[in-house]
Amino acid sequence: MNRQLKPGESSFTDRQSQVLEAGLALLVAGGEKAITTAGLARAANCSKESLYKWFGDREGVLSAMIAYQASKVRVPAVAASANRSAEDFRADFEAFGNDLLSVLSGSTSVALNRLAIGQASAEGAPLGQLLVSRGRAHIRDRAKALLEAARRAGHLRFDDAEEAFETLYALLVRDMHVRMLLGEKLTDVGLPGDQKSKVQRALDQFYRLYGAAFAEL
Amino acid sequence: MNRQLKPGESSFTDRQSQVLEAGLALLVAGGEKAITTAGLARAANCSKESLYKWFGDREGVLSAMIAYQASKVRVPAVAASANRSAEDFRADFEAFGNDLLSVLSGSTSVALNRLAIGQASAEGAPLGQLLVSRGRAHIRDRAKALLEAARRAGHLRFDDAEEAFETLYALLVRDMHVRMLLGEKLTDVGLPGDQKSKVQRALDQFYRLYGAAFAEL
DNA sequence: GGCGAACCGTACCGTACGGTACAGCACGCG
DNA sequence: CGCGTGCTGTACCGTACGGTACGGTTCGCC
Repeated sequence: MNRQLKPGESSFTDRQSQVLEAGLALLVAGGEKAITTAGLARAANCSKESLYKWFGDREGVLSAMIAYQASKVRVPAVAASANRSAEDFRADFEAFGNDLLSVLSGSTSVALNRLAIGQASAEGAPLGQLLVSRGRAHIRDRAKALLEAARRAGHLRFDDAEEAFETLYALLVRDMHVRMLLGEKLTDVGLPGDQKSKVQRALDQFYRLYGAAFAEL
Repeated sequence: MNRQLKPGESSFTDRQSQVLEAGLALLVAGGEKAITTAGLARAANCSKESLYKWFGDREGVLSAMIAYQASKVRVPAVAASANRSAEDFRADFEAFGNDLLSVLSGSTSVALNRLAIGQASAEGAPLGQLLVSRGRAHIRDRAKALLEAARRAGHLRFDDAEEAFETLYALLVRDMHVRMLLGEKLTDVGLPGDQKSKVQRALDQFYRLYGAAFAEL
């Protein structure tokens, strides 16, 4: 049983973190099958024996990589000042959207999602699945806080925050995520407009669905 | 060079199709690593030698499985009768949405997407990727036709059909697809409402964004 | 200095799997 | 009947990889 970790604290030693970092690099470069115990040991300049001592087996290494990456993700706290203007909130949502798309399209995120999806099929594996969902939970919490704040300030209107979040997420991400996982290049996914314009379009649509101003027309 | 295939025609013999079918069953049951040449030969009551003769190597078997499955998908033609009512179109979109969600949540679709995603990471592999995208292209064509027809009939309003389709797809699928690929059970993904109600909600939102009636308010 | 813990590098083992070869069987055809 | 064709089943090979063992080195501590 691990004791509860304080935020920012990792359950891995420095050396272990280095090894996991090397593993992530291998994963990004070559996918799951690029992570062999011998290969990782060579890349990280450590011995296979240490690998097995620290992580149990290959499966444990993969799980540790996911846990390690999840532990790195920190949720930037939403600016909590009171009575903010509609423009402030819009800016917050823009920042959120840009962060979200940047994270999801990042090479390590893509590689880890592919890994988790690969694991999901074979075993009864909640191993990868649950850990990756933690990353998603972070995102959701941040967005929910933002949504609630905007509602309290009278700029948004909705009954179910979960539903509103789902819609926001859907409009921002669309099927970009799956397509990137399938191997489409960023240029293919995002040809007619860069990330910022996509966020703008998504937010325009989201405000038309949930904005207080529009709901009153 | 294969000659062009007529729709409904497969480029595989009956015996080969049987083998590929058995492969799909294995894939659904156990993921990619469940597809071993010996295991597939045993499951399909064929010899490994035939496998290699027909498909070249293991990679070829996987590609053939994807191609085979894609060849099975047929796009139900959209009812092409003229002057249809708004209710008719709404019903068409409901049928489309239900089909889409049913297909995406099907076990073979999930298994094949996982396979393609696994392949995508390792190699320069457009092998799986492009073939799966064909399935998506079918969906897109059907939806685009529907969208254009609804616009011509004056029930929808949009400039860019591609953008409208993206929005429709996003509102229908949301992040359900990725979550299923990650291994979440259908019950987890769809707890607060079954598929039909999700389609209704998505269409309500879509019509609020693109419906002609609302745009005129 | 002596000692033990941690760790590196490497050699080693067992096995699973991709790929090949071969023997035998069924069947259609001259 | 005889023969070729296409297939099955099995035996076999080489290798890559997961996992283990062990000797050698560094480093901190008494």
